[in-house]
Amino acid sequence: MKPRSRRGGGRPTIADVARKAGVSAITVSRALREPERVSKELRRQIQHAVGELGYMPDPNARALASARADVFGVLVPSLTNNVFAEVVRGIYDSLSDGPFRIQLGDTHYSGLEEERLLHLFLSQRPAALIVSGIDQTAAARRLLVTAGCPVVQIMETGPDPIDMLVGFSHFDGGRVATQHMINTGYRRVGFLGARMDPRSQRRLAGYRAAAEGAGLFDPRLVTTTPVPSSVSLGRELFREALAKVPTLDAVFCNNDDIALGVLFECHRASIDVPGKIGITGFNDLDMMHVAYPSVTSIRTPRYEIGRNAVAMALEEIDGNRPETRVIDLGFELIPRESTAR
Amino acid sequence: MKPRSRRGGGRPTIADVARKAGVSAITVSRALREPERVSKELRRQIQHAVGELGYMPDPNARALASARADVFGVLVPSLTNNVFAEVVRGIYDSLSDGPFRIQLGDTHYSGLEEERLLHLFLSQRPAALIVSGIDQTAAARRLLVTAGCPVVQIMETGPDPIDMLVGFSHFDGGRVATQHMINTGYRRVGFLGARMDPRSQRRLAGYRAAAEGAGLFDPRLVTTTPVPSSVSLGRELFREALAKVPTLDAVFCNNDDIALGVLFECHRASIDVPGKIGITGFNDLDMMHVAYPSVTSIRTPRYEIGRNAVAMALEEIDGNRPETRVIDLGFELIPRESTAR
DNA sequence: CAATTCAATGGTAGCGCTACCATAAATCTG
DNA sequence: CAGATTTATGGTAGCGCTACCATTGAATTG
Repeated sequence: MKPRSRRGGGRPTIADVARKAGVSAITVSRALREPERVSKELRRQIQHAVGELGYMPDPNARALASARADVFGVLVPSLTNNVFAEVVRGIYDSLSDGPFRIQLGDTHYSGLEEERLLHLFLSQRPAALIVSGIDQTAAARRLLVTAGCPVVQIMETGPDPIDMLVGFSHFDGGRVATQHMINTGYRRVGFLGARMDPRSQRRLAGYRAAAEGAGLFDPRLVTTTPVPSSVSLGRELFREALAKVPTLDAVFCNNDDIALGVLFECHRASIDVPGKIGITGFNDLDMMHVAYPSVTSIRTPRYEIGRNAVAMALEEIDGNRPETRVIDLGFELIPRESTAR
Repeated sequence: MKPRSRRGGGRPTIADVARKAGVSAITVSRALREPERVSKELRRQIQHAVGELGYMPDPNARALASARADVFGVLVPSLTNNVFAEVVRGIYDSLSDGPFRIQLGDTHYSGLEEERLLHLFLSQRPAALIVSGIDQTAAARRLLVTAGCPVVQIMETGPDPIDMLVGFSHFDGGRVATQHMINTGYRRVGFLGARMDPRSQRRLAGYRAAAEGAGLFDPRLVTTTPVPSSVSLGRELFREALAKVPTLDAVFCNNDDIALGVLFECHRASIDVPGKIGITGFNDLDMMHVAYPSVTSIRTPRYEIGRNAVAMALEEIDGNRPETRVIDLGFELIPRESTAR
């Protein structure tokens, strides 16, 4: 009985390919990983044997032998959030033709869960790690510093990256959105925020800076909740805000879902948008330009963040340490009907 | 020089734990995987040594030695589609406290890409495979039949599962949605469809069955496109449909994004909903009940599909082959203002 | 043309873990 | 209480691959 049949299950191994091609196993290994280091002739024979046998390298054996798995670990706070879905799509698109697999983890906005997943991912010795935000716990930060692989933090900019950083300024986004409404003539501009994760906090800070700069800040204008964001929550928050401050004449929303909830509530209550209430969202999902009235929003480079993060990590893996460690992809205010009065 | 320092990097191995606990490596291995097979005393010592050293098992070595990786392979046609995001969330939630990792693949609605990813996943010897839909290519089906692990197809029901199947009937969903509008009195009920993947095709077939049953079918009422779905596309399709059939008095939309686009376009063009046009969506996203007017939709058990798929696979992994191989989770028509005339 | 470098290939020894089998001690059986 | 069975542990031999070093012959050099 062949020893190989004992376990696993008789799949062709590198030794089978080597035998068939009349070379040694290590040459097959090289032909697969660094083709240019093997003569043309052998390369051809080996390719042929691979095709004939339907050989596929075992990633587990490879990872064990080389102490390095061809895996990108990706940690996002939410899988269902549209924003991260776009980022993840950017990552997948950038990695789909290379040798890398993706290990995706959902931290549920929890620092502890992030640490747990980091431990899990690190035990695989990933090729690179992409993590969301810059507010890792001290323990998580320590893990990342000693990860032994490129680490890219995404979604934000900031002064002190663990390794590399791609994103934009949420503070500035909040500030610009708010300033836009102030410039348009709104005077009682509220802030509506769900979840209130660190990035939402910074948007709120930007809102506050703009409001204070215009002498228009009033804490009662701020309505937030730790509850996860949704369109229906947008409606609730707006009702609450209006009950608190009946003179409210505009809202900067945490994100587009909230903004949409506000828009629907205005329809339902026959509140004129933008006449009576101005609305600005955040992220500029496709639906914002279709909505009636169309909704002003901050367009954020989500897909591009994913692509840039991968590109930077790949550069570093290839040995070309990227010069710039922090990339600010910026954002864009898209004024629309909901603030056009 | 310690041989271990040659590669990898001096992380504690099972041998280190064994030495520290004064037992053999195999006993540590057992204590970790099947604690009840090791005496209480040794278990305690080993746990202590593990904690002390911060030992984490190497999943690659484990997978190589046991010819089985603790990985669930999950194949979905789109990462950004809200529907699949919910399914994936169900899968993650069900798996987050166990030993299993998740390998997520995006087929982009392509059978060829599905085959490629299947090869990739299979080379890891996953513990289970979850794939979307029942329209695999012949080659993909062959791969799945011989996968050597539980396979769960999700999203649909059907007569001939590869192994196990969890979902609901898209045909019936389309039929019920259409019948509802016919019952409500709409006579020129159109179908608006984006992407037109196999599930959309079956919803269309259900629509057609209901329309023909009432003697109301007219091919000109059907407007579809292979373009991916979006809210803005909903607007385009609706305009197109209306131009084709000015007497159109209702639309069954492929999904809620399309329905939302229709709703906005009706607002913009001052078309009364539900008076002039009735709208029914599909999936019942949160926003549908918040919209004004609120939108009738078919509520689909997306999250539950994910959870059930994992539960079935885990049962089979544990050696309890599930009796029922096909689970129909059904759906629910949620009538709302958009069809209430 | 001997000495040196280089390019192409091979041999060996693990990577960290678990399947399989062996062993020893404890428990059960009639 | 001898023999059979069970329970708890250990030893050995890989899993399939690659890092490291060795070898060979050809190309290059002064």
